[in-house]
Amino acid sequence: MPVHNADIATVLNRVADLLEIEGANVFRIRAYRNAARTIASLPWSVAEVLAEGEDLPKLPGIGEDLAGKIKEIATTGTLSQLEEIERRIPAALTQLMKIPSLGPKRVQAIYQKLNITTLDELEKAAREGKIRALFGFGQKTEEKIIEEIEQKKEKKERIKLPVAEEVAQSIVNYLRQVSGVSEVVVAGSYRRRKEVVADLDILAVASQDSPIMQRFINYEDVDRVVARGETKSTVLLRSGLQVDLRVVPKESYGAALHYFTGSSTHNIAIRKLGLKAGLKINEYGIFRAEERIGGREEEDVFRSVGLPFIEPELREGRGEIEAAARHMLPRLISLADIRGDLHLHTTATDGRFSLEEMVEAAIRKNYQYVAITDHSRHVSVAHGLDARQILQQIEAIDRLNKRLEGKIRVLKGVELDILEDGSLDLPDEVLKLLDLTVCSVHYNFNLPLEKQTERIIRAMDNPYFNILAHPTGRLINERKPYEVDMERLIEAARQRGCFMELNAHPDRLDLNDIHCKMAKEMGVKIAVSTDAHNLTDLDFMRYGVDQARRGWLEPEDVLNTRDWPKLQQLLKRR
DNA sequence: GCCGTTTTCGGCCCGACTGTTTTCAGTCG
Repeated sequence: MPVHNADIATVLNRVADLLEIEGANVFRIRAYRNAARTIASLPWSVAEVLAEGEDLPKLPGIGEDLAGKIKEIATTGTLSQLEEIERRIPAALTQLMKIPSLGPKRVQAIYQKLNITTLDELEKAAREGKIRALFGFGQKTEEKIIEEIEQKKEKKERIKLPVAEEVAQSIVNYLRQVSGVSEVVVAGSYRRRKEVVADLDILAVASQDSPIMQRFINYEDVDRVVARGETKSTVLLRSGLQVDLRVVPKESYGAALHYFTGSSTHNIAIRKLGLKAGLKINEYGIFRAEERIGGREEEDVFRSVGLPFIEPELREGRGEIEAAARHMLPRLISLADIRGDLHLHTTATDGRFSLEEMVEAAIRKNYQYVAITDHSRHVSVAHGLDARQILQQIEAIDRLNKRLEGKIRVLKGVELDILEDGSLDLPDEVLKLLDLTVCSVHYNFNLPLEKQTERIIRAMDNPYFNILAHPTGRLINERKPYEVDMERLIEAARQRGCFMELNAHPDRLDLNDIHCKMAKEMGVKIAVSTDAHNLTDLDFMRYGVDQARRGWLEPEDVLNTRDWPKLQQLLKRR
């Protein structure tokens, strides 16, 4: 059973939780959490690197001690230190820490005074009124615990961007109409364009006498007010989504926007730089001693620590500050750079609109080209096309191209199934008639990592293989990615002149941001494609571009920013 | 536990809100 980076991070976080309950040094605990986050966001597998006999490279915040522990987890799956801690203190207590409003101090008190270690015991004790009797607890805390346990049973997950956008836009519109309000923006992970968000952080500029806070908690979708203050309030919507509102004066807008956009890793790094420069940076501004020297514009924050502006999508603590300091920030791709869409379906298979209708929609996007890539025969649930049907579609596209001469170029393609043995689903005699292929896995997701990786690489050996579509098969919140060695796949693509897809569908966003950056660094270009099954799906391109930006991609790194002659050249394999 | 053109020791981002107690600890982001 391979140890994933996420497994290592889980163990490190568990150690941090238990040490925290024991009252260990807070900075020691932070070191474990930082290490967990670093490992979780690595683009390569620690266990694999170690298995190949290589040493763990030096990573920020991971010294000799933690490196040793990480190696132990990667090779054995466990950590003797954790087992040792668990002999002193019950492992189940980490579950209690997950209840909002319960931190290490309260969990420790509950455990020591009442010998409670599980959620069930906690709920029972709370209902019997035993929690309120503890020193430092009271009736309200007890009620809150019961409520949180009930909520937890319903289990809410992070929501995808399109849903977040819908919710956010209506709250923003609502708040903008409140008197005295001059600015309302959504910050947080939403502004960093993360594929899923756990909450919405809304920032507003308002006059002292504005009733914005009252109006916020009166918003029609509010189920529960979690906190309500002068400058900050938190509500839960009926959907379970948490929304925070922060209100600042105009002169603090930039500093507050930077602060509430995060990420926290990025913020901590920026503030450290500020300290070095003798500055204090907080959400109200940039201060030298007591004097405010900036904070109205977001740029002020970066300028004060000697950095150029860093785009929100890059602010994840993945080297953006170092890159900014060396003036090596990427010039991120934008939607306007996209020249065409390379992955579309029609009614010939499981699309909802005809070839003509899909192409018309692409023309309305001002694309120079669009590729029709219906499924191949093996994907029977989508009525995949056999060789004869593909030939018919090729003829139809030829006729359409003649008719649309000058308006758009329709590329002849196919979404070609990669069979279990790594062969492709249609004969080469047919494939050679196409402009491009996007190839993908639709069956046998459960192969072991080694086999799945080799299956795909074998498919790339076919000279008609162009783009590996949705390379991990994941469906956000629904289906885990299948096991592949992404570094090997990208390297194999590089050697063979193949490309990787960033599938822009907000349910997929596959490749993810980290793998996009890895492909860029390894010199493999990426096709940002919508996988559209109907007309409005073409609009998903912007989510793909968002994710591409999070992956540090520049126009140069993306296949479909090129005009057709250049794209045609790139698709030719030697 | 990590880290260093201020330091190998002594720091480690910073502030808001709540509930409880009576001036502040705990939690959160």
